[in-house]
Amino acid sequence: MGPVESEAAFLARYDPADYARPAVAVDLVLLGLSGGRPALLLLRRDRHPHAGRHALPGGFVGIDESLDDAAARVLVEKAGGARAHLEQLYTFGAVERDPRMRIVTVAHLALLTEAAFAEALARAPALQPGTVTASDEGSVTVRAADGAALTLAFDHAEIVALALRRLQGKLDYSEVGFALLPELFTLRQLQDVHEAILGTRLNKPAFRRRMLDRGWLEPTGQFETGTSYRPAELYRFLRIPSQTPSQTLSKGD
Amino acid sequence: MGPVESEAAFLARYDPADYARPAVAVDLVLLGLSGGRPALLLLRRDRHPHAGRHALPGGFVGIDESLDDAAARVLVEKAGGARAHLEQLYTFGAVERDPRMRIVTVAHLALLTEAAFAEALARAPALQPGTVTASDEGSVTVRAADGAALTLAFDHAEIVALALRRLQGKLDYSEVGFALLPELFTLRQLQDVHEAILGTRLNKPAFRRRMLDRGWLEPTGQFETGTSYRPAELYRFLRIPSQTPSQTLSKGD
DNA sequence: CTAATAGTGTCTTTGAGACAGTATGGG
DNA sequence: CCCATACTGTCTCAAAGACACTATTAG
Repeated sequence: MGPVESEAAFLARYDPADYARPAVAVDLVLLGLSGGRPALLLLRRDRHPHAGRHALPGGFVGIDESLDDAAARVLVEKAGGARAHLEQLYTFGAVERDPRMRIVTVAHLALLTEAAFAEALARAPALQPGTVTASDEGSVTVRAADGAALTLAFDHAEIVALALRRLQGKLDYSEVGFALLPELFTLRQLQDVHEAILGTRLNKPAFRRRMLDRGWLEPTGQFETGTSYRPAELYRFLRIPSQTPSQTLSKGD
Repeated sequence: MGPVESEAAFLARYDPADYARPAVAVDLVLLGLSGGRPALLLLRRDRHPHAGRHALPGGFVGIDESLDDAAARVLVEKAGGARAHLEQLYTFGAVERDPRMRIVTVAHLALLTEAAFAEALARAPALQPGTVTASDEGSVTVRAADGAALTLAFDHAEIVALALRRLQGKLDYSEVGFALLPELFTLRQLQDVHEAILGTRLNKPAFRRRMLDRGWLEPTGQFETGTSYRPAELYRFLRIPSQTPSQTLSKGD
């Protein structure tokens, strides 16, 4: 093979092939809880394609911007900079998913506390809330406040369905559940979050045992106020303790 | 808002904005088992950048090609069309991950049976095998047959590490484990697959009970041959039985 | 017969569900 | 006192680990 030219010389000569490229976008599933159900923040499209339908906030990825940065920027631009836990979900790249042009979109999950959800609604008036109901086959129905079903644009219903499934799958062994709660919370609030996401009722003593035995929670000695019954203790999420290798490996992403 | 023009009229007029776009690629983690360890198929780079390092097979996504199609095409072009279970893993989009130009790559996991692994090696002579060892913190080391550690190009070590973690996470509740086995297999072979992926020993009676109680397996009444000991019964993977909604929702992707 | 592995029976342990009990706030 | 909810003790049950036992092949 002989001597190889230096990396610097190679790079100077490099001329990137310029075939037609898909556009790259990020879309955000802005997810919070409302009335014991998962809730979304959507934008009603007033232009073609899919005018009148509701869509996930999104935007194109800049040429000098990482995917994470693009998702964070969209959060600022389209949701008034609400604080949210962001994580990549899945990349959708069907050829005809957008009739305008070829767009590959990297869908992200953005989890909002109740306060952040309300703040985003206040700061970005174009956003409209919708509640999410999971159907039997893993698809979802999104409804406006008046109960009317909303039709989502593009493949966004599929993205929302995947977001909910992913959240359900990670809920028990990851810290995502805490992204939907304020800094201090009661065990009942934590259980309410799990029940809302999973759409099931959970056994209270078993749930408490499991959460406390994990060592992720710190009791603060403070108690909720304003109740007409025995106030519950407030806890703080510490973080997932240093994991043994086998624990690290035992669950997926 | 007044009447809206028809969707067809809008589309005819639509002129896609043409900002600079990242290139979109797919990379494949071709994963099989070799000697009780996970094993990869890699291409040794003979050009800058990262000349001499080993890289995942990959290719650009065509403008009229879905991500899945692109991954399948790369499997054909770079792995001799080996049969493999393909699934999307994660999308890597750091700005400087490739010094030549901005490339967003959608990493895929391609699981190969032992036969498919050998066939790919035979049909695509450029491929080189490497065994994967997981380290404590979730990173991986890839070694050539002679035990020498291989340095992977770009962010491919990170991609391989994620692939292994994902596989470990999905192994117990999904059908991915069967993608590494031939049509007919013994329970011991199935357990060997799980032990190789997880890097741990498993309890035999418990493993058998769990697998058989799931109803995913059909005993064939056939037995392995050529052993010098009691031959084990061969089983076939049926498929994951129809799931109740709560089961469908109980685990992530 | 022995060697080696397949496959099973059973005891123990762990963790979840169920359910009833006590504790503590407001009225 | 009442009510409502927090929080706990304990029984039962289901599933996993441990381990020994039987079964079946080659030689």
